[in-house]
Amino acid sequence: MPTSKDVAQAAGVAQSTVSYVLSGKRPISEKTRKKVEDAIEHLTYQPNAGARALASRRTRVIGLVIPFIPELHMASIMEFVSVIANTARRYDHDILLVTEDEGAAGLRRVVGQQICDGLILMQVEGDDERLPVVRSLKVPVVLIGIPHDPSGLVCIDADFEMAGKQCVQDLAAAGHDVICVLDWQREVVDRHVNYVERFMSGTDQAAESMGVKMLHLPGGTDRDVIADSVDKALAETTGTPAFIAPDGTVQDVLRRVLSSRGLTPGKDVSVIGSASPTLAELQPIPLSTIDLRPAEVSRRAVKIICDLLEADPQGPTESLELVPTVITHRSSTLRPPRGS
Amino acid sequence: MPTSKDVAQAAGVAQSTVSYVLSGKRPISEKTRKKVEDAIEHLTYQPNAGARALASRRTRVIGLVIPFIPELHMASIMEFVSVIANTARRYDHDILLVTEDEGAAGLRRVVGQQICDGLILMQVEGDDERLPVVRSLKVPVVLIGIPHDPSGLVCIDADFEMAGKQCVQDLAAAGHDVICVLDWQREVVDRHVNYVERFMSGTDQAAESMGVKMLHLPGGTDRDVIADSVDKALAETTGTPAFIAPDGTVQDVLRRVLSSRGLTPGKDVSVIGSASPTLAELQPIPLSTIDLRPAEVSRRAVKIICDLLEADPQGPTESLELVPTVITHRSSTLRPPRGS
DNA sequence: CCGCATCGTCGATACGCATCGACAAAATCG
DNA sequence: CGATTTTGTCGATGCGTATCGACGATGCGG
Repeated sequence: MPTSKDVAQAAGVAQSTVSYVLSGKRPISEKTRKKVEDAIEHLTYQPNAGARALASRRTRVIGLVIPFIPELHMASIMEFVSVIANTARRYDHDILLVTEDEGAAGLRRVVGQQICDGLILMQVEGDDERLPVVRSLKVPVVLIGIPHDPSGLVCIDADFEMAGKQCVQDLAAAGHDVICVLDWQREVVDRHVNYVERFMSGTDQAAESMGVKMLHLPGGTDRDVIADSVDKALAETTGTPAFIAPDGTVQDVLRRVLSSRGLTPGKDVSVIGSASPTLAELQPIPLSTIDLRPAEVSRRAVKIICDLLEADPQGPTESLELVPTVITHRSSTLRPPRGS
Repeated sequence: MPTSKDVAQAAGVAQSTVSYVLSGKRPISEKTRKKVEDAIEHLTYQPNAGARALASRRTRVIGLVIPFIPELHMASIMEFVSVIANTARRYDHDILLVTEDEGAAGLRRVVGQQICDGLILMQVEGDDERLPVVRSLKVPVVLIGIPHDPSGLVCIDADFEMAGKQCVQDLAAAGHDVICVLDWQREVVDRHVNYVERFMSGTDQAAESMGVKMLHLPGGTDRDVIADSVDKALAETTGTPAFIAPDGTVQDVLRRVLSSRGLTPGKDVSVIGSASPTLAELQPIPLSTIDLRPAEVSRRAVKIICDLLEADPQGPTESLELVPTVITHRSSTLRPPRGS
């Protein structure tokens, strides 16, 4: 492998000059710049990352802590991972995977060994055990998810409260007087990821201001449980009930239950779920969705950490960003009555 | 951050001694080992990865090239990624993400800058454009997937031919005389991932030796296409037709079509798909599956590359490993008649 | 035409670790 | 008991880059 010294020799300049050509941190004459660039091209020189890290104290690598596989959410996790990796490249950084298996020790390791300049944590729980460690680290860390106590932390997430409000306002405007929210799968709820609470807080606020009745019912993957929830909702109204099923798996079960009851979404009931546009369109009856914008959240997370890495080895930072959600009507919801 | 020099000073030894304690490459007396280990603990010393890489010419990082998101396969990709990352840690390595967006240039970059000691490529196509680059790289590369010409390459994948055989043999033994294979989604087929061909070759071989009729019909996500395929299969037999639907999305569509025709899997027809046990059990009628063992493939890929990294900067290596697949009966297939 | 700032380049050094040769002390052998 | 090997430690050097101070060359104003 050629080194910058080889390039210097080939170009007839000093090694430091090569370095300055590459970094642009000192003025270089057009003539020598050309010589150096030709030599680089000719030798197919690429700077050694280890040496660079050693000398500059910057690895240009960001650690991404991915959650332990709760089976069914993997597809959505992958969307985050993929967008994060691509966005990082755009800032000339790479992504190192840190699995949740390593727990808090993994964070200490990658930061302590200086493999990474900073971290992004996904799927942060309300009372995450890793938070104390995160606060003690002397590198930038961005959390995806909002813990109960976000003080001293940099967080970003979809605005789940807004999402909840949008769903309820929308359904209420369409004329529903009873709106039923089906909970996430037990696996999610048990993690105490507090986006569940934030979403529910949004639905309740909107329900109160719109004067509609909210039912919070159990979700999960058990057909009988969902069937029970549907029956309760039907019993509560003489009109058309509406269902909000944020969790993808819960949506699947709900769809089957409704179908077995002879209820057609968009006609006899309304259903809003959260799903990507592609998935929503693929369903038998295209699903009206609340889009939680995972790609946008990912992009912003990377931007935030890269900005922090640019900034001076800063004092304590703290920030909280919420990404607006987007509601999209497809065929699974009633259209609002005219003029309302 | 403490350095090995700090540790040496605290322990009253030379820096090189600290290094030898850590690496075990020279004998160390019990007494000084203890002193050094205490100092390490006390200072919470962790070796600097950049310096280590520079001096040892080993980063202990493996690049993982993940495929461009074809929407629906993300869940299964994540399974690979997750297992690969965890297994790598067990060999004391880390995983760096390389996205397919960067293409072949990305491979040259991470290897050229010596960010990685080796690479794992996922989702290798039959005639993958990256193969020439891979062959020219002077670091170990493991491919997940078998290209048309695997010479000079190290490959591993599930044994799709075996999978195809198992499905057909099984269905034939259960008494089906017509077996219909629904193709993968167009997105997959168009990629020329040649596991499709390998699977089909397996089904055909088995069909010939078992004396049953094979129908290869289009798959995809279009309901009408699947409905056509189902009708054709029904027209071909007076008995009970069987369907093999490797692709998860195709399975979903098939399920709906069969249900709308009043056909119940496990009773009026047989269906085998490929899916994880968890997903298979969650379906309305638990799906009999052919398990393509993604976790095992991932584990072996990591083992292979770590073994190669241990070995001397070797001459050209070449190998091909196929992981046996496993067929599991659940409720979507007929039971074979007694004594057959 | 001289003093002075600017431009462009070089040489030297530091970054933190692995590794090699040297060497003293201890153990082994004839 | 001297010769020889083994054991345990040290000092020095190199890995490839970034960066700082130095310095000659050039351009400027007075």
